This record gives sequence, C-alpha cells and structure tokens, in this order.
Amino acid sequence: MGDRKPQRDAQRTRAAILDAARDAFSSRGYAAAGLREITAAAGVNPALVSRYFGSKEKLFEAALAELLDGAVLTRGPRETFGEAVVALLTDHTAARRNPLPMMLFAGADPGARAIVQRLLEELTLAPLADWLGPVEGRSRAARFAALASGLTVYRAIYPLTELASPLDPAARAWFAATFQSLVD
Amino acid sequence: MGDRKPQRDAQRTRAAILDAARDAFSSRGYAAAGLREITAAAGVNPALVSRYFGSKEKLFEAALAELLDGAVLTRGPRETFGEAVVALLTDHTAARRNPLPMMLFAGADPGARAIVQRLLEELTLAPLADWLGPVEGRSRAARFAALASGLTVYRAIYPLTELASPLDPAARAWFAATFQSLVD
DNA sequence: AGTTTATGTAAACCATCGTTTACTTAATTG
DNA sequence: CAATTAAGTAAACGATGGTTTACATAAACT
Repeated sequence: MGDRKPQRDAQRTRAAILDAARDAFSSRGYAAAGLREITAAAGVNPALVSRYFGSKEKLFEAALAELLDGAVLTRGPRETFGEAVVALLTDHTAARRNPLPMMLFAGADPGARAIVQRLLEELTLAPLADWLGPVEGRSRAARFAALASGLTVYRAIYPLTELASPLDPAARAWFAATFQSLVD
Repeated sequence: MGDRKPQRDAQRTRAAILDAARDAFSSRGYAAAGLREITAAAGVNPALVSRYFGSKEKLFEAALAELLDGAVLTRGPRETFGEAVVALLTDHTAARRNPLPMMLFAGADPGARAIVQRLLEELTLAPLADWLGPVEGRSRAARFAALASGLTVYRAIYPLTELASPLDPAARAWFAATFQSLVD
C-alpha cells in the first residue's frame, strides 16, 4: 500500500499552525486570537509556536506574507480591472485568501501594525504602483488600498447587509466603476 | 475674586476620563488602551471608571456616542457634499472629532464591535440614508461608510504619505468626486 | 540494537488587565 | 461645629496570555 505518513512531521505541523493562525487572525484579530486557541485548532501544543516561529509576531508575519504573496492584482487586462477586483474581494470561495481582514484587524497592536505596513508596501503597493504607471501610480495605488479596505471593513468586520454576499447589484456596479476609475 | 473651583468635582472628573478615553481609544484601540493608562492621563484613579461608567465597555460606548453625535454630515448643500466630507475627514484641526479611528480600531473586540454597530446604525447610517433619499439610500449610505473608512484607515492607522496631511491634490479631487457620486 | 536527534507535551512563570473591596478625605448638611 | 454624604485612593483578586523550562517519545542514524 501507500507509504504510511509518520506521526510526527515538522513541515505538516508548521503548516497546520500557519493555517489556524490565518483563520484566527482574520476572524478575531491579532490581539484577540490567543496562541492557545490557535494551537488547539491545529491540534498541537502552544510551545511549538516558539520553536517554529519564535514569537506570536513572527507567526503573524509568516501568515500574512503567505496571503499577500498569493494575491496578485496585476495579472488581468486593464479594461476589466474594476470588475476583477470586486470579484476577488467579494467571491466567497476566495474569502480565506483575502488578506485584508487580517490586516485591518491588526491595526491596534503596534508590533503587528509595523509588520503590516512593511509587507503591504513591499508585496502589494510597490508592484501595484509600478503596474499603474508613472503618472500618479503611487497615489492611485493608495486610493486602491483605501477603497478595497473600506469595502472589506463593512463586509468582514462590521457587516452591512447591502455590502454582504451577494453584494447589492447597485453597490457592486458602483465599486467596479470606482475601482476602474483608478486605471483609466 | 472669582469663585475658587473645588478640588473635587464629579462632572469635571467624568469629562476628563471621557476625553482621555477618546484619545486613547482613537490612537491605540479599544483592547490596547488600558484603564490604568486612560485614568493616569486624566489624573485620577482607575477605580473611578467603575463608579462613573460601570465598565470599560460602557466607557467606550459613552465616548463613541459623544463623537458620533457631533459629526453631522447632512447639514450642507448637496452640490458640495463630496468636498465637504473630504474636508471633514482630512482637516487636521477636526482630527480629534473624527470617530472613525476609534470605530476601526475597535473591530477586534466582540463587545466593542457590537456597540459600534449599534451606534453607527442609529446615529449615522439611518440619518444619512434618509437624507440620501428613498432610491438606494441605504446602499449609498453603506458605500459612503466604506469609502470614508478606507480613507481613514490609510491616514490614521497605516499612514500612507499620499493620503496623509496635506492630502495629495489628485487624491483629494478623486475622493471628493467619488463621494459626490453618491448623491448625484 | 542502541544511541542520538528531532518532535511534541505538560506545567509553571511572569506580566498585564478589568474589577472589587476597604479605606481616606473633602464637601455638604442639620 | 458635628455628622453625614460624596469623591477619590490604594491595594489586592481572579483571570488571561505569551513564553520558558523540564521532561517524554517518535524517528533517524551508526
């Protein structure tokens, strides 16, 4: 038969902690998500966070970097940028891959905030500004971040029925057009 | 001479705690702002929070209600709504009167979040939806909240130079036009 | 097989925080 | 002025959380 998987596997354990951390940080926030809760969800001992990541902050950084790396905004055609972004932010099958709840929830903690600022700049704003072009690229990337964050706030943190799933059609069209206005 | 102010004054003490709480909640967030820190800034003993407000949550509610009550959006003419909102959100002299940092920072705590949702609905969204009119009034009020929150996030929590004070002129024009698109 | 290393656990440590209790002191009242 | 009430303080309580330490056991190596 197939090879029996060993009872102990550092890589698998590390990934399980990372997954549980992403879920907890996204739904309860950095400060409110306890390491005992995260490691219980992963089925391991809290002490392993120190071994594999060094600290709660480092765990947060690893989980966020993984999410931000996968969220590529600059792949599609420019003509449908607005609609593509709205789909990315409101498609419920991609909800676990949306890094914004985790980022917005972490703002209250100084250490986590510094990590978010650095990773956001390196992994999202800088590439996006490049893609948007030399004319106001930075400024338009900043507006993009603001609009995307605002939409996420009232979907994931303070849910408003008009912005929940499925997104109100008028609101959806408005957001798509407004995102699109950043590239035209 | 004028009457000597007494050394003990319940009203003054209560107001001092409320002011310190608003500042701390707005700059450090609900969970991170400790009662010892708040009462120290007000020059009083932590036990007075229990006496005057009952609990940390009630203190938060009182401080937020005071801020939301003062932020009236529906006073000016409709033609200049967009520019007026941008001025309200970016004028640094009104920074202490902007309730959004306090609200956005509180999202991680379940108790504080429930308070924000209720007060936001009663004191801001419902009146604004009325003012925006029966056609998509609720939906447009929700979009307003999203856009205003997004702008505040990258001014007060994750400051981006393009959205800091003074607001980049192109960004300012874009935000004003986008806010205005919610009333036209 | 026996030894060593890697992986995981249990329990305690130490700090912080919201809250309560017991006590002090200023202001008010009769 | 004496007595009562209002206002404020100091210190401890109970709970929680991140981290560390000491120990157990599975896997890998010679």
